[in-house]
Amino acid sequence: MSKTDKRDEIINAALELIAEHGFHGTSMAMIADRAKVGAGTIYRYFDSKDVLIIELFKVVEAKLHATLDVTSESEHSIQDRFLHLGKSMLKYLIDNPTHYKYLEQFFNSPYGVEQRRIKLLGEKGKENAILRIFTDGVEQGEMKDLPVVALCALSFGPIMTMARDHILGFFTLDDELITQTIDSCWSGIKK
Amino acid sequence: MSKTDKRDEIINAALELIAEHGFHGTSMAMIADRAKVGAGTIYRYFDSKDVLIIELFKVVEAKLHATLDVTSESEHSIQDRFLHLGKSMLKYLIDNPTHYKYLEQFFNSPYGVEQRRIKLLGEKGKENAILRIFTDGVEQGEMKDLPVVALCALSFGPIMTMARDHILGFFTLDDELITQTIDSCWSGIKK
DNA sequence: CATTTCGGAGTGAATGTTCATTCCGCCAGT
DNA sequence: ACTGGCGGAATGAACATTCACTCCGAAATG
Repeated sequence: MSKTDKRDEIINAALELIAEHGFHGTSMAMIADRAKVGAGTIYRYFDSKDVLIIELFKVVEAKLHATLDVTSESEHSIQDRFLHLGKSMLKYLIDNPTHYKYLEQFFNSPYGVEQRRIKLLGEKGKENAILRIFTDGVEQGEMKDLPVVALCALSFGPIMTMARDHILGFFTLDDELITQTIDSCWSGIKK
Repeated sequence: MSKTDKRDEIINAALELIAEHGFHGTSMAMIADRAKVGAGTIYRYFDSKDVLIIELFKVVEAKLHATLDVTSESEHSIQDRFLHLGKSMLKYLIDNPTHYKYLEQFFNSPYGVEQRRIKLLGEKGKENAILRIFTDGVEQGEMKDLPVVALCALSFGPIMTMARDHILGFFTLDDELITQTIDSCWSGIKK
């Protein structure tokens, strides 16, 4: 087993367990067991449980961003860009329930709130392609004239809730229902 | 201090602490301290931490239901009933941030998922005035023809997200923004 | 090529801390 | 003086983290 294999085993084990039992419901011993490594081994790769938790978020975020293809500005209408983003995000979440549940845990924790604040209020000079859709949408008068953060909340809120209820088995999100969901989100924010 | 006073102190202390630190981040000792009560005293009123957590949910739920006046069926249009419900719910949540945060914690926990399943799939013969708005809405052709559970997710999702972001200070939900939020929810589910 | 030395990855029992829960002595009200 | 509610030290379990050790492959030595 190569070095990265072991790290990956730990990451996957931690992701599954935290998705199921939450941060505090998951002990390092449980993670070590499922990853089939010694308890001490985890600390060769991650300085502490906190570091591991934040590292897991980065892994999930990277995978999500890699999957989301945010259609480039010039070629499509705001509406198309939004629908495309929403659908690919919702599909990703229901295809990766473990990741969805991890994100849910994370964003409702002190770690996550800080991350959200940074992401949303966009501290970095880094361009955020997702936020851009909303700023463009407002500028071009295609979306309601609300704070961008509010538009995010209004559109991602239902996406997250629908993903959750699908994962919990309250209903099944087939292709048609996915389309209807994202259309509904668009109706909620379009001018 | 009367008997119920002490119980109330414990409930309030637990609510505040759990809202801030989560279930597992809140120890019984912390609750006892904030309630200005001995650690053992909590166990005179609640058999265990689990029982306390569930009891807290019942308290919050009761207060929320008491505040929500679900306008009676015959006198108003579906749209009015929905707007009324949405606004009073959102107002309640931002007026009681502690309760909002508690509910968020609770619903994302194993306890809460079970509760939601029962509430949503309506096991009890008990009439659920909230669900009724949606079943009526679909029947009368005023809402999209989706599963009632999906309509709930689509409309409460953004309400919860908006409440959260307001409480986190990402923006301020004034009366106008509240109205716009609920209007937006309605646009998302109306036919 | 054979043998020894070395270093770092991996381990899991040991450690010290924190937690939920218990239990016993105290005291206020009768 | 009796009693039931109360406080908080005591208890044992569970936890995150550490550390002395093993193991193995590779480099150094002959």
